[in-house]
Amino acid sequence: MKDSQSRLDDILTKLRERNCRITSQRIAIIEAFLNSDKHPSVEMVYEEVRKTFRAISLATVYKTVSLLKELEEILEIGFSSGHNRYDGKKPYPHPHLICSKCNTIIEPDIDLLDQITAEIEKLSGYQILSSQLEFFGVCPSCQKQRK
Amino acid sequence: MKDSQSRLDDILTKLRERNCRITSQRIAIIEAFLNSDKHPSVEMVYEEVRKTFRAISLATVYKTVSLLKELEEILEIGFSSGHNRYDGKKPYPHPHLICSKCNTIIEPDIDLLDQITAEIEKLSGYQILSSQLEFFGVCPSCQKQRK
DNA sequence: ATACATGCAAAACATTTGCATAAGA
DNA sequence: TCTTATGCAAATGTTTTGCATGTAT
Repeated sequence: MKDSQSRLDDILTKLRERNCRITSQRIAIIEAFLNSDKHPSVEMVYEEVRKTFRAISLATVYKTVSLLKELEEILEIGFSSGHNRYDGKKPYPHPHLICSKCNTIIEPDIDLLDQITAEIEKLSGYQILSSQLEFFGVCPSCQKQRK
Repeated sequence: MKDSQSRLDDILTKLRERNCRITSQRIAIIEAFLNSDKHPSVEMVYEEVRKTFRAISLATVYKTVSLLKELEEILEIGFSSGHNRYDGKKPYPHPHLICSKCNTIIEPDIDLLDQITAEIEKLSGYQILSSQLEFFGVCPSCQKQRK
């Protein structure tokens, strides 16, 4: 896996190619995604970036998220009821395991998605663009706690 | 797979056990879910039920959806940006293949999810409650059309 | 008779959009 | 300089909630 410095450089290059401007806010938002292993929500990134840019607006974060999704540099982990989360470290489809109590997200060590995707593509005639595989459950730590 | 009449009976029994009332609106909503193979949205069910109950409100449909989810009699197919869809025919986790152009949902013939779930449960120590496996792509029919 | 469900309107929520101002190229 | 980005506020779209009224049991 690429380190976050070279990831950042790649993203900045893509932005330049698109005639997008390299602003300090954008860099801060991108870094927040690249440096977090918490699979942050937009709100979490907003709070993180706000430590440096107190006046930044949520709208700016949303616009950058939408840009990074287009560039395929972050992966959206879709939740049915809002509260989407994002993976900036591995921006390609892979499974997630989400604790229904504490909402922690981890990555189970299973590597079948590519094969399954290829098989479905062949069987169905669909041209598959992306996929989502999410497991919801109770993590060991939350299982110990009553309630 | 159970036919929709016995599914309906089962659901009505569950409702009685919960001291929920059997209203004609509820029956109509449940039947709309059980009889559709289109993986309908709340809006679609609302429009369907409105053919019979012109005054029904969206709120009633939402409340019934929430009830049916609790009873595990419909499966929510989560979309990241609202527009959730529901499967009332097979209300247990199974893969879906969604056309990104026409939004048609079909069910690929792949039966690995249970095994993968069991394996992840064992490896992670999580107690897995549910899962979602969704593939997004372009269906053969939409591939033929330009744009 | 007495819960519980319905329908309406308002609220809540995440997300998007429009626009004047600020700032990168 | 000229175009794109920012921040604010308002708008959007979906889902939820509160409450008076209606209805199943």
